[in-house]
Amino acid sequence: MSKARGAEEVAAVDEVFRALAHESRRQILMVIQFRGGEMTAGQIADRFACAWPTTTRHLKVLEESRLLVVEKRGRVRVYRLAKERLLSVTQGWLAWFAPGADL
Amino acid sequence: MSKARGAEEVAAVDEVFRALAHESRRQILMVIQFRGGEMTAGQIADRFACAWPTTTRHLKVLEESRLLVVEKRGRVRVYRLAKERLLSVTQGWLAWFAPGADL
DNA sequence: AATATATTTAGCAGTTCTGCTCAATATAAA
DNA sequence: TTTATATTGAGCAGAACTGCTAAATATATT
Repeated sequence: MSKARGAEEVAAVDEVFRALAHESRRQILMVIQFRGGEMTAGQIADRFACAWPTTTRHLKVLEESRLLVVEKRGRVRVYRLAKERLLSVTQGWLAWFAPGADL
Repeated sequence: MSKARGAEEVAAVDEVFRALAHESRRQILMVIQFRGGEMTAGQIADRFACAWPTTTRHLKVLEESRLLVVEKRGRVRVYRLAKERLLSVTQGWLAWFAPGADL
């Protein structure tokens, strides 16, 4: 049986793959992963050569694609990696190509 | 032990994720997959609403990222899906986030 | 309240991407 | 060799993306 793929899921795949298209955004996800799954905007921005507002915008793209979830804590913003979404959306799409693909 | 990640692999990841960023290109890969792994440029272009040269360019992006391999046969060009590269490059990157990630 | 800290928003310039139309090329068939 | 078929290339316009600087906002500290 093939899994139903509604417009919502198609949109999710699009948002996620679009977000993953930029090297800096992929690096942001990795940095957060290596640092235990969450980091503040400042900790993230400090690790990149580009200007802080540039990182802010990458963070926004990641947040809009729901690969990151943000939480305000006092004056910092903590970004948490939505690892489950990252894996389920990408692997979900890639499954169409997997050896035992569900055709 | 973490896998060594040379500039080449980083470039491969970038090319592949960039190629996967566009919905039409993802659809092209799926269409070829469902049709058994290879199709001519014309068969592919016929399945899309956009103008043929537009599809041609998407095919070029996919070929440059080596997700498709092209072969000239008489006056047609057969595009073959490089499923192994698709899976190895994407899963290779995603593995950093997998449950038992090799940190 | 004044100041410092953390982060985002606004807005601009340059680049890249997408899709189109109108050729151009290459091979096959008549 | 003329004509039809299959496909790509050139070049343009508009949209989207990226990165920057300067300014705004929001919270904490003094």
